[in-house]
Amino acid sequence: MKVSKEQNVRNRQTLIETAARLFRERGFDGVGVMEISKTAGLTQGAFYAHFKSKEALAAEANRYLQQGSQGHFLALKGTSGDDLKAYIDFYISKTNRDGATGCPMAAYAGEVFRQGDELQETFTDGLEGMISTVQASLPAALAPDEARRRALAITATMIGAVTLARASRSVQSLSDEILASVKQELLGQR
Amino acid sequence: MKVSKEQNVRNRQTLIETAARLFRERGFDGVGVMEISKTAGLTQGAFYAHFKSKEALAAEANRYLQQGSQGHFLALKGTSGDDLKAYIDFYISKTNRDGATGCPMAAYAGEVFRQGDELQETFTDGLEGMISTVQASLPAALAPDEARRRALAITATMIGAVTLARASRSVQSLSDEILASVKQELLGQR
DNA sequence: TGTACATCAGTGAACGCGCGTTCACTGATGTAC
DNA sequence: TGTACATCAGTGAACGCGCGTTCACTGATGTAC
Repeated sequence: MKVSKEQNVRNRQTLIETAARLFRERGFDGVGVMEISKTAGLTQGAFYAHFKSKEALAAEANRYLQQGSQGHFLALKGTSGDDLKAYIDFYISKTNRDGATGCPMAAYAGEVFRQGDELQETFTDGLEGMISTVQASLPAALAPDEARRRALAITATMIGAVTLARASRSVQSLSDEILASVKQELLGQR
Repeated sequence: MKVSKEQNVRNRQTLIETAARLFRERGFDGVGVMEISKTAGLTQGAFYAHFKSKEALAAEANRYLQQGSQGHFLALKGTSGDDLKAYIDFYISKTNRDGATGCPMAAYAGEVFRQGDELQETFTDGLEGMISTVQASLPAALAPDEARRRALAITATMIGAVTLARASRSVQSLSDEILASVKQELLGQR
């Protein structure tokens, strides 16, 4: 059943957005092609008319998330100074732990090492983007190499906190405590 | 082919140790029952005479790692003071990123949320153990709640660093930089 | 100590299942006349 | 503008594969006499 050119484009976009949402919710290995297609209102057959593989879609979805319209971890690109506080406050949160709108870095971090090259590449790109964002929001007075080092540490802490909060979701008190405490430490120390 | 009682006990132990090693290397979803059994010198059939499921073995393997003989993240239990530096130095390292001897917390963190209750429980136990270890090695002068908060933040940073280093292994320069920089920041700031 | 046999750890083929992927087919779209 | 038909987005059954798990069977172990 052919569909108009416009609908075709819309379908492709729906697949990308659906995948971005589901992958962030449940990880790459936690969602199948069939479920993505069905949720997007299509069949698996149509899926492969749009993307050559599941991994290709995931890479596409990552790129889409990085390209701004929804670019969570690039939200602060080009800003500086106190915005770091806002970023940390936004990042280490229940929303980012629970939601389908969470940061893909945190969602993929634990399983990307097992995936294919294309996915690893977009992950690394996204990670570099996140590090740059953090670095750009640090005081301009810092020496570049020290700023970079700090940015790496802050990024690792943020992703670590969200990853652990997700992993311990079954013990809600611990999970919530991780978010609250790490956030407080990170905001307090500077 | 029946086997002596002693051999039977040894086989069970070999299964646990093999699983502990392989899971830490490639994650829970990255290794199958068949491979674990074969590596331990047995068949899948024998596996199910020892454990009621793959998850049960994984939980057992976690408990084994936590009970000291190999207890990486409990290595410092009961010590205090400057030993934190040694722990961080040991933890944020290529050995812990690459090896089969790595910390199970870092290995599981990213995928445990998708697993069953038993595995989630042993993970949470191990995480609490790691947090306690870190807290115990902080200056005794700190107020308990502040020490706890700091311990959570340090733990999140350590696990985050190793997780990101594993995830970006395909870009070795970045992966190495993450380890070196986060370690330096964490050691330097106190 | 030697023999007969019950026990049970381990074997390996088979099961059901869900996965990613393929492909012959369908029928609405949109172009050519 | 109306009709004929080539195009091609989407359908859905089927494929091969590897997974976790089961089970009828084997044969060495170790106990009873």
